[in-house]
Amino acid sequence: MKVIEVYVEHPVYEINQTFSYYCDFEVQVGMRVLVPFNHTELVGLVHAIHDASEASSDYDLKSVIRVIDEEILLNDEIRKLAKYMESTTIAPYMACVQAMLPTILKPKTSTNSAKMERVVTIISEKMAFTPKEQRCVDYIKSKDVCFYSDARKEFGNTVRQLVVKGAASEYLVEAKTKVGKDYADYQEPELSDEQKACINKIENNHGYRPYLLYGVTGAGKTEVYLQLAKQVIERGQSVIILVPEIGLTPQMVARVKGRFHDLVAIYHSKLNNQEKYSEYMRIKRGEVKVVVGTRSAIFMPFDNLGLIIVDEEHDKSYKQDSTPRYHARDIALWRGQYHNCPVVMASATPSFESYARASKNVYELLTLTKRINVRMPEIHLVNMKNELRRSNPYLLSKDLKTAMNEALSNGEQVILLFNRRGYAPQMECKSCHKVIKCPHCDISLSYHKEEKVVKCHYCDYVTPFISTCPVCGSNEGFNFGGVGIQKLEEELNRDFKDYKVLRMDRDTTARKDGHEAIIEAFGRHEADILIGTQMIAKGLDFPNVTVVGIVNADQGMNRPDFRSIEDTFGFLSQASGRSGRSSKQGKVFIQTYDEEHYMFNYLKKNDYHGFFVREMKFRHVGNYPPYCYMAAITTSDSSKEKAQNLAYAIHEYLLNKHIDGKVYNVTEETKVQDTYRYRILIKVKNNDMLEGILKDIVDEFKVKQKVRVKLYIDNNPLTV
DNA sequence: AGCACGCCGACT
DNA sequence: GTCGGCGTGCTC
Repeated sequence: MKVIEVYVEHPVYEINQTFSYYCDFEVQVGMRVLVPFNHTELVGLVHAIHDASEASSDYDLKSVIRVIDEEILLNDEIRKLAKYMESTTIAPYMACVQAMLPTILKPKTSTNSAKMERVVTIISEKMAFTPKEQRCVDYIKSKDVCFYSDARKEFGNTVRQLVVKGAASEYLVEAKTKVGKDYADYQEPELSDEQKACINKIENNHGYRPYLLYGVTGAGKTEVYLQLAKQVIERGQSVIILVPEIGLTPQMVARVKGRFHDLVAIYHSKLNNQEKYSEYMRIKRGEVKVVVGTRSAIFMPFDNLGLIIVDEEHDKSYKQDSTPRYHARDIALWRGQYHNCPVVMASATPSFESYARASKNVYELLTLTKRINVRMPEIHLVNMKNELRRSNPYLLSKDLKTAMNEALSNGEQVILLFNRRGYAPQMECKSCHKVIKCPHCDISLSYHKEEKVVKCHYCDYVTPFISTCPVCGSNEGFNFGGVGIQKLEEELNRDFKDYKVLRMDRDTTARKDGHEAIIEAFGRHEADILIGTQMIAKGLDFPNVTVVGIVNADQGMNRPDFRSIEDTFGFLSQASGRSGRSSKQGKVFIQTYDEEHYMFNYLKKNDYHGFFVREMKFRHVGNYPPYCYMAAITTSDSSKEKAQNLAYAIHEYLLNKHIDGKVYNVTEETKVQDTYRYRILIKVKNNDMLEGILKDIVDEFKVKQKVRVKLYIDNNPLTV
């Protein structure tokens, strides 16, 4: 008789502990078991096993009902990693485990199960067969695995007869699910000296080492990954390649699959449960050597990693915005250390955190500064104040229009970025002058002219547009305030009548594969002008695009966030990189009302390093990351008072602790979906101390005081 | 998180 | 009288 310690399935703080049970079955640490738990039965995860004789307990132990897994689901690495996540993200252990597994394998009492398929085999031929039966027997024998449905298609009910006769038997196997399509061979191009140097450095340095690959867009980072991956695979090891959002980087998938074909798995959040499970299992069984995927792909169960690549490492989508709030880059570094292999983080505009570490030699800095066969695009700043003086009240400046006309008449294409959905972000009643607000959020509703609806961009509330004011009932109509991308589209359709415009935003990509459809259509030159929100700034590679316009560059700069300038610099660099990706010289037009801003000088010179040095001075003076560690504590509830009270209680608790750092005042966040939120930021010098403080808050308020108001902790938030 | 227990309001 | 609202407590 054994006594086992298990975590139960609840990913909640209140139950973030092990429970002990008697167990008569063969069981190993890392397997799932079914256990009785407070009136119900739950799935638990075995965390430790003791001999009953040496285990002493204050409780009357219950017994395990049955063991679920035949093999260990969570190996030593995965369990250690979950513990690391638990301590850094201050999330319950079970939440960490669940984030690492595909839904079908999660320790959850749910109906999820792998898709099965019927298979027939011949078990006896010691009997007489009719000619048709004989052909059917031969058919089944000719296949490694013969699916019942295939045999039935060929021989109809004869298959059933063989089973009844006792000649054949059928059983179920897990269905094989094919994910993604095949790609044509992607040939190895000639490498530049810079690329060769990068590859050599990383290859000659075995063992754990983090690299920051700073490479301008178009310098051939992908080929560096592929060459490194090739070496790793030849050594019999595996590779994880992380990309920000797979929908936006079909080109990356095409290249990796085109080089390594069947050895590649694809893993991202748009796959359904069965597809995720299938890819996960291919990796676990060792059928695959490379995975290309988004954030969650960092958890793929390779047992012999030789390389981890984090492409566009500055991208915010690597941070999960729900519990556990982990950063895939941190997990990559942890796994790199565990497997003793290099971790390559790459970007044209690295996060300040990473670049600062590279400057201090914590990471090794590698650089790719030259675009292959192509010059960097020319960057033109357009002062929109002058446009107003020139009485040009339109969204597009004269300079940009001139450049567009020139490019378009040469048969080239244009991309315009405008970061606001809808037609107008605000509607004001002409009679009562009230701005129309979302009934569930504290935010004004946006008018979407195309769909003839009014939408809330926070909670996705949608209602048909009517000319009656919901506040005063007047029929005088509305004044529309501000500008959205649909207005820009209207202006283009008027001023560029002869050219086709394609719009890409959340509203036009809502359908599945909406992204890819638009990208492919533009790639086939079915449209001349592509306009879009932030989502088109990343990764796209259209050789025929020579003009890129950022219609309102100021949008992101005025956010009250210490990272707003860093983010804008990254966004503008990325967007600029869409221009001139072939032999034609690319041009970029950045329209701004704040031309004097120092950030633009560095951007024009493509001087990331200079920008970094300058911006870091502000971080130093203001004592912001990476000079310190930050965390955000958020309370939320449908009752304003409850959310507020908890926030103030936590604030007071923190003040009384006299921590060596700064505790900001409680701030009220925008109400979203009838939920009130209050937030406290804290900032300290030492990361271990920060984790300790956050853990204390959970222990005090969630566990000890049993507060039922929602309490979220975000260690190192990316937006403040 | 679930689920049961328990204590107060509006109904057959 | 009791059905059911959700505040509170507990889970080996």
